[in-house]
Amino acid sequence: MSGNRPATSMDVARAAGVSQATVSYVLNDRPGSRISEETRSRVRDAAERLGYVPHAGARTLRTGSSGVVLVAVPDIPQGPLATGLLEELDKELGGRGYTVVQYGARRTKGVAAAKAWAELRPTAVVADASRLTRAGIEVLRAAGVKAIIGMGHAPMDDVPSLLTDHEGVGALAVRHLVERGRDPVVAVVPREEGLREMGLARLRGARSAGVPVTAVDLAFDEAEAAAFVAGLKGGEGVFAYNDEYAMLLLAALHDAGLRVPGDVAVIGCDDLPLARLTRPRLSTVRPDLSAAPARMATLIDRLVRGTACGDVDVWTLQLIERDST
Amino acid sequence: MSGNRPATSMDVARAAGVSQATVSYVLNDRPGSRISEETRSRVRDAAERLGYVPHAGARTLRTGSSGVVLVAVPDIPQGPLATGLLEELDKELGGRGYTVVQYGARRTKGVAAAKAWAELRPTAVVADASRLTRAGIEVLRAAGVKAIIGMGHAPMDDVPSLLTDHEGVGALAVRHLVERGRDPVVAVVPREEGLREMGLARLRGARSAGVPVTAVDLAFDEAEAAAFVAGLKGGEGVFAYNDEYAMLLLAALHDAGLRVPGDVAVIGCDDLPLARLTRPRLSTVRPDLSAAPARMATLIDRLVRGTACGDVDVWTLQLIERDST
DNA sequence: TTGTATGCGTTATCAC
DNA sequence: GTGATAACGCATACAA
Repeated sequence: MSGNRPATSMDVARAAGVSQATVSYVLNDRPGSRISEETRSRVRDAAERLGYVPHAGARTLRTGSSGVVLVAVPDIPQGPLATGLLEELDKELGGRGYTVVQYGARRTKGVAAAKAWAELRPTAVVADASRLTRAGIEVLRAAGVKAIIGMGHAPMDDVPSLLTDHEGVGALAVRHLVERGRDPVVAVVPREEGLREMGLARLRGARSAGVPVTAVDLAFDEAEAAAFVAGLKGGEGVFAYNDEYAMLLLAALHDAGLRVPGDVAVIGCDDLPLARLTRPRLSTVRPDLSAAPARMATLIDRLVRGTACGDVDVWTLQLIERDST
Repeated sequence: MSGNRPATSMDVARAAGVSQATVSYVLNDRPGSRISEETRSRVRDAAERLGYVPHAGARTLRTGSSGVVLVAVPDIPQGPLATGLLEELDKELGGRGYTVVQYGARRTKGVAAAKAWAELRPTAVVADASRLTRAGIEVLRAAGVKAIIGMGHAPMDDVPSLLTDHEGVGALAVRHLVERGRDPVVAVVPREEGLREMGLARLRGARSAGVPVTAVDLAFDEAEAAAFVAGLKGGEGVFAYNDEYAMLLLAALHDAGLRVPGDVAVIGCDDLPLARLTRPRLSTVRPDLSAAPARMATLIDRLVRGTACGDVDVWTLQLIERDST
């Protein structure tokens, strides 16, 4: 049973006593062609009996389009936010006949990455902007990719993008702290590769709020956090980059015997489910992803069908502030 | 530039002034065929200049093998554990020439899922055991999938599997609590679909440890956790199913004014990075995934090349206990 | 209403 | 050493 080669539409045709073309007509429900109901069921029965599954590669070759939406997963660890976005996007696109595929935990970018993706001849590519370069985009375009969507920080010419306003995150967080009377404001910039860039953008935003902001380089490490906390004098407001760093700082503050928010206030970003469990509760800023999957799916569909409006779609996520109370 | 159709090996051949077969030989470094170094570089130059990228579908069609390892991502939210496993697996398999692709946040299983996967004619499939059924496996085998690996709880006949010993987790956790003199032992069983089954397995293991264990159904919800905690009398040891539930309970215990570990002891599972930040620190049980990626990659490679040893490989992850101290 | 024939891009066999 | 040529599985224009 398992030594046999996979059944082809030709096998189905033979089993049903029809031509291979008829099989294709029936299985694809080709509109316009009238095939007797009796033939149809004979074909369907045969296909079912033989366990026939169409060969995506062959279909792609013939039709010139794979229907694959390749999502290049970002290097940075996937939180529940990204996971949820992907799940919704998958649902939306699946409903429209696309096949969503996640590609590559491997850390490649630019042309090398684009070539690897292009081999699959995806119809669309959704990629973290950090993995896209101009040359890479050319490779994708040349390979027939109809829609390229960037996700991340900076917009790229010609590439519709879903952006997180990291400056806005920083600004909003600092405003939150200032409004509550915190005076020396400190912003954490993570030292990890991949996070650092976003940390600097958030820092820029933090500094745009009109109060002096001290930057602090920090690795995700308890010892480093302890050292940082030891230098605090009390009264500070700390923007911790995100909820994970905020939790790291809360632990260090606890160990140092500092009260939160009495001695030090902390605000994070992302509104992680686990971060809601800290005591005291954490304030946080969250990019609102609720409308993103539907919008992305619609955009992709439009670009693929060539019905997109002329200008490049750049969409910045709304930011939502969540107070600890 | 972008209106053109993707370059084919034929285009490269014309540009280089050679036959199309020569292009294939050069680009695939076919051993045995001697082609002049000058021709080779002419071909490579032309390919580079045209931005030629081979068409995976066409190659699959011709060679009968895609080299794709399809990983069907599980429904349950991906933690850092699973993410890390995947990243390593990707590295291992990428080095051996495979293309790792994650498929489907969509919640399908059994034959429906298998048919969707089979369309891509993957060379191997790695899937959460909960999404595999006997019939689904037949579909995959019939589609020419050479290696099928299950991940999860129960082993399946004929399917090599990477198993987590959930009974073992429960037993180890309860032993930890008992050794520290906790008398009434309580085990949390999560109410969420997809987690519940594993929770029950861990409960079985907890009960095998020789002491009475009370089961508690719990949704991941602060109000429910508060209600549960309100019923505790003090002295209990709680196995919280995993670190996330453990953190939920720690928050509820804090709110109720109960001391940990003074009044109640809590142990989780997974050794999440964020769970290391709780105060007091959490004890936890962690399945050791360090050797899993390399082993899985080797197994897949063997199965694909037909050099696997006769019997089905079932591998249960080691469990590691981490004390709060 | 159904069957025949063609080509999509590759690899691989065989003459040259 | 290199170049025609066939075949992989499918969709579709066209003939019957």
